[in-house]
Amino acid sequence: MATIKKQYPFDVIESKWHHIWEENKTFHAWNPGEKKIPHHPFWKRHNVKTDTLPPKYYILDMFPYPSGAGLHVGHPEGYTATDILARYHRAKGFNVLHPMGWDAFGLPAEQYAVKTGQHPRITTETNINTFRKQIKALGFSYDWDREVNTTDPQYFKWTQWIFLKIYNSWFNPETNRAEPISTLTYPPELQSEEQKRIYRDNKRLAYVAEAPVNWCPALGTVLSNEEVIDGKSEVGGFPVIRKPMRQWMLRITAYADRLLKDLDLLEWSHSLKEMQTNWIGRSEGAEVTFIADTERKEKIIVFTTRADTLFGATYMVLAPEHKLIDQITPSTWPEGTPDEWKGSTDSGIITPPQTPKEAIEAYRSYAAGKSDLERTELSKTKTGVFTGAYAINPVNGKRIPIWIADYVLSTYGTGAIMAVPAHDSRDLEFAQKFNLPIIHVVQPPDGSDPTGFLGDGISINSGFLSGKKTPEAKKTIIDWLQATQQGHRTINYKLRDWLFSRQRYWGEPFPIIWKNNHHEAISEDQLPLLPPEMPDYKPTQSGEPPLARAADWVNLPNGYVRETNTMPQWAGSCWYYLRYIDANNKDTFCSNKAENYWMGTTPKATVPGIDLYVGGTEHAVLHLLYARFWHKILFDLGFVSTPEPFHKLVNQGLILGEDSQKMSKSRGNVVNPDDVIREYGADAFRLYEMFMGPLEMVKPWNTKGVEGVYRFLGRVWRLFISKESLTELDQNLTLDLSKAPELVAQLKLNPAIQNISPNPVQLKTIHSTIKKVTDDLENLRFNTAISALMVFVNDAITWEIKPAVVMLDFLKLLQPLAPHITEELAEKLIPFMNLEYNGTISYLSWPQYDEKYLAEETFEYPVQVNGKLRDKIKLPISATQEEVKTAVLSSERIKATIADKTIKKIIIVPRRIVNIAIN
RNA sequence: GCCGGUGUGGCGGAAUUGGUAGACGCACGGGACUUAAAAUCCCGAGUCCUUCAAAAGACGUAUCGGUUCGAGUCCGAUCACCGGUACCA
Repeated sequence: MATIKKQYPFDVIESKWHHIWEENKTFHAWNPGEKKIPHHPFWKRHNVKTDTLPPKYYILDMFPYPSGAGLHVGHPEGYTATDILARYHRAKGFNVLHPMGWDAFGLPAEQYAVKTGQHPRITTETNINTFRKQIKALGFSYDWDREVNTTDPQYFKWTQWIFLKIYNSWFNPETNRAEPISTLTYPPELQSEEQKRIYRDNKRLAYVAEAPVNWCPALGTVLSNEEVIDGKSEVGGFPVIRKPMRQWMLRITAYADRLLKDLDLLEWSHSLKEMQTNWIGRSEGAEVTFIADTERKEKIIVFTTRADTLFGATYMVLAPEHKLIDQITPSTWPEGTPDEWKGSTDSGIITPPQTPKEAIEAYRSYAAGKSDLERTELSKTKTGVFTGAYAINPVNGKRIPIWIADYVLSTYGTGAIMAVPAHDSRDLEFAQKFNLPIIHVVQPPDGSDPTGFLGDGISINSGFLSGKKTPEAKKTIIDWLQATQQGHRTINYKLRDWLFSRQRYWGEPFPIIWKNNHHEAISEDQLPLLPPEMPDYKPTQSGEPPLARAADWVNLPNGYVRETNTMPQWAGSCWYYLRYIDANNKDTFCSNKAENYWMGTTPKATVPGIDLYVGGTEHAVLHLLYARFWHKILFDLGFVSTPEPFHKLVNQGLILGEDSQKMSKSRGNVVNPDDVIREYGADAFRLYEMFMGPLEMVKPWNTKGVEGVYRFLGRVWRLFISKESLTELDQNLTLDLSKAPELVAQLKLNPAIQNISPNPVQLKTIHSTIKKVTDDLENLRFNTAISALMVFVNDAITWEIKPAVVMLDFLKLLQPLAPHITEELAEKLIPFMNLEYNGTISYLSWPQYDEKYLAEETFEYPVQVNGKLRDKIKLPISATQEEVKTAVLSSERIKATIADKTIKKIIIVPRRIVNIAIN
């Protein structure tokens, strides 16, 4: 294979600057109170004598899970965007915090360990080293002194510590915030310490519950709702079933309201806010109490958003798991066979004749046996069974049958509904299948058929509600229910508490011990609690965590045993952005002083928090919800100063393969960044990823496009370096490649670059470029910023003499995007200009543009006739409307177009356009 | 189904508050340099029609309609694609 001639020696340049940046800690971020280093370029720029730091800019990437596959081209997309902004803000004079770390607990390392017996710590370490090397090859300006790793005991010590804070807190509904458990007051009827303990444990933000959970047999662990997608595990796509298990839960539902409302404080995309809003799923409505017409008169409470349709409730449905089902079984069964009272389903599972009780049991076990996946797939056909019992509709005293059906979910609302088949599509389908009555109670405004009408209309057949509009009817009926103590206004959320324990080896152990079937916290001085060393990490079929096999670790003196579940992967990522702020603090997870500085406001952001967070959409309802939740607890407890962590957030769009398909090994369309960097260099790679299109957009990879920006960098190189010295270099390199660094250092500046004052055309060119690039970077429009830089180069390349001041400004503009080539060129240019050179371009101040250089003397008016362009007329910028009009009307072209038609109107927009309306 | 987003040349994409549609780049065609190629440099180019050529013209931002002197941009309807969600009462 013939090697193509390089556009410029990017490999030599890039490794040279990586070493310089690393050795000088060029991108160190300065904490308040930290010792200053006067010779550091940051302090050469800023006043070393002052006590206050410059304004901060905290720009964060979603840290990666270091998988065995290494970096793919999707990772550097967001990382490049943030790096550009980090460098831009350094030039603007900010103290920039731009950190990187590893979200390293997780399933793949553990699965690899199960297969090979290699400790996940080893795998993780290897993968991290690969990732770090790959990321460093891209020249990102991270402060590597703040690198965090969630699996490092010095890190997860604080994850466990935060868990203890959560464990030792409760949510006070009166203050609407978390408080230490010590502020909890107990109802007077609780006498014994044991009763109080149970009460207290049920109030904690971290609590243990026996509940049906998402159990994934293939992974051997339970999963949170957020980790289950279409009935399958998010990781691996294995089937998930519901299984009752004793698990740790975090009370995220207590924060549902604040998590929803505080979205208003954030500068996030509309669609992302929408996703969180939908996931939290707030709905306003009422709880209504129905009384079962049985011996014991059980209360059946339902939740509804349409209390106004109460008169149309013709039956009730309980979820198969509903607790009342056993109790409401009537003492005597109705006459006839189950078939006659429709106690069968179409599924063939219950076949009459059999006793009603058996029918119910059969249906319940049928429903229980369905996996989540099956429930989703079978959702089209309704199944159910009549209980034989009836309830009284509180609004009209009518007896309505109580059914059991799995289209009612035990986990939402009260697990029971009033069915209004006329105005609910699911109830309608069910009623039609089982021949239940349908009563119209809402008249559509357009007078159409009310059956299946779901919107707002006018109440009919509804007693005292009849004639009222839906919103008013809702209010009236709920007021009535409250007055008669048969119901009340309430709000329901789809969000459920966060299932927080996992049956895995490779996660943070809970700092919890058990005795006599109750739990307590271990003391903080015992943190970090390390997991035991174990010969094998296999999950078990039963759901018993692997840690349980480590008997020496589990069994403690005095009859105590350790909690053997571990925390989910999300735990570490819930607070890593706080650790970056004070990454090496041994005494606390993050000092107040540092937190106040880095999470405060800046001239850029008037709302406190991280100035910009960039990452993929895949975390829209997982990490981003969990982290906000933890942050709010820490806020309530006084450990952080802001109610929200991520003030501004941008999702980068997916990069597709060259075939416009999602990159995947099976399609064979995966692009490896290492290959691209080897061929074209990191600067070209960075530039291309930003040039492809808007950051948020999904876009396909095109290697030819990399060549395009690579050629651009070659033009930049030749713009600055003398042709003769390049030829010399080429000739020498054919003899001895090892001399490359030395020869590159000796390259001479292009003699066309001179220390002379720029002419007005050159001033205009550079100032309009400064304006455009600055404006584009502020608005994250990297693609158009690059295009503006290309326009400049296309222009400057034609200049016979290139003023050095203009060329330096250009390098400053290109620097955030292509840092290596600009460092190299600045190193040659700055001494040539007899300016002081501090060893890097990174802290040179960002160029300012001056409008006075942009002013035009003439403007070429496009002249339209009836909106169609007919002529262009160049006029002085000062031309008055009258002058413009005269000039336009004397144009031969315009005269010809108008011909004998009459002019209705002439619109003149100064310095923009002229349009003549004729008929 | 519901919610959100996006539709512009052969391709990725530009286009301030409604004001010259197609910047910049890719691919393509032509030329210069070269023994030749690569690299580089210069020129061309939305589509159609007419023409030896040029000029001019017509049509063009998913489709249909509307508002306006003027619409890629605003409004209404439709279609397609992408993402989220799914018996949430």
